[in-house]
Amino acid sequence: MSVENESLRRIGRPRNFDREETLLAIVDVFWRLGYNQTSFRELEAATGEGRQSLVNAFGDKAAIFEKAIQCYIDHRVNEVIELLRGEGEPLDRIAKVLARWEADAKAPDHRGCLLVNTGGEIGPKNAAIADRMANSTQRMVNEFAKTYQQAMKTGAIATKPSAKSLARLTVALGDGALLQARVSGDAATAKQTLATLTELIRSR
Amino acid sequence: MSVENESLRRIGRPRNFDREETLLAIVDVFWRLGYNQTSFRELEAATGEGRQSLVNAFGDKAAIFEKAIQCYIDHRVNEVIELLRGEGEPLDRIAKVLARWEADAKAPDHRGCLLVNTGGEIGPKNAAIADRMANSTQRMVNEFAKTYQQAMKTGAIATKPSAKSLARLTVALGDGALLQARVSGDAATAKQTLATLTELIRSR
DNA sequence: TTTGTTTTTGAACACGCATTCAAAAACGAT
DNA sequence: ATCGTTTTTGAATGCGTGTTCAAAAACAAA
Repeated sequence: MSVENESLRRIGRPRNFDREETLLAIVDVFWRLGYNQTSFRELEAATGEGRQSLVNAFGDKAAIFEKAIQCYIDHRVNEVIELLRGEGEPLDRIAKVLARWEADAKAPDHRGCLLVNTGGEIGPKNAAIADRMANSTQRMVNEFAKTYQQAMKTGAIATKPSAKSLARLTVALGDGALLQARVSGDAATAKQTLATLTELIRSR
Repeated sequence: MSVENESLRRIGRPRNFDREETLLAIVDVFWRLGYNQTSFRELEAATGEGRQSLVNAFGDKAAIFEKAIQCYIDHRVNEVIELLRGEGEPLDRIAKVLARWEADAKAPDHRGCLLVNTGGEIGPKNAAIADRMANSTQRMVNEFAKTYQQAMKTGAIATKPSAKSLARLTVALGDGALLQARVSGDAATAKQTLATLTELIRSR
């Protein structure tokens, strides 16, 4: 039950690093290395802070990882949803999301998607993490479904596979493409795979 | 440079467990727990053998994992390829593969797919593993492409997205569906996702 | 039976890791 | 300036792990 308001001057020695900035650096490490392969040594190196400072600010390793996952969701997943809720034609908005996924697939360090990577590594073992991931998937699917629904109303795509079905397929395909890009580093193939989805949906 | 022929009587104390059977048990452990969460304790419990016996037979942990991955490929991936090369209409053969993936998604222990899980966990870190996974993906894509090509010749599906493109999409979607099934345990959704692919492809 | 070879058994070992501690440092408050 | 509080620093601790060792056991060959 700690006060998070930074503007409020608090008692004691002030923290000499920015909480959000440091958390983003931590996200980056887990993103590249995964949970198990990430030790405090890497976290210290990436953030420039001592481990006690990190523990003091975020908790133990499991807690740090949870906060990193949440940070990733707050930035990446919410960004996808915002893109889908943005301006322009429905299919164009979806194209923007696919382009963003392609960009992640193109990353030089084979990051892929943190949620996808974590899904393979942690799986159902950590219930808190699994719930957050399933929830993120659900939110993205719902937003894709709304967008596909709009595209159907304008007649841009067929109504045959339902909007919900197309949405589920889109998110699952994104997961698969980003996973393959992570192991192979072949971003071009991921791009083509996502392009095929567009082609398949627009064809009728 | 050891002789693998079992029929040949060799010198010394004979191994008191079946190599293949034990390896299958090991595959099962890695499949459920992943590489890092699997310790020799679990391997001993699952196989009923001492760790020195396992090391003696398969090598150190990394070598054991590599052999487990190869064993998985020999059974699961090759089985998919055999299904695609089997009897019946092309689209029916593909449906058989999708049904098999659905069965894995339905597994009570959330196994998903060992290659997908490993892709998320190990990623590009272990080059030998990454190569094996990329190679397996490639082989499956090639076989799917051949099958889609046959379906196009019979007029069962459109030629618009190329057979190769459809093949890549199919494998990537299978990866994504199995990953989601692993974290959420929701096999029904995975089934619907794969069914949507069929619907989308057959619709023209 | 004896010898040579391989496997099994059970333990010891060394290492990396997350966690934890204690003292010093940096602030606001009094 | 002193006190109370919090962060930082650096190290110590304990535990789990993969690896390795040494003796016993089980076989074929001689």
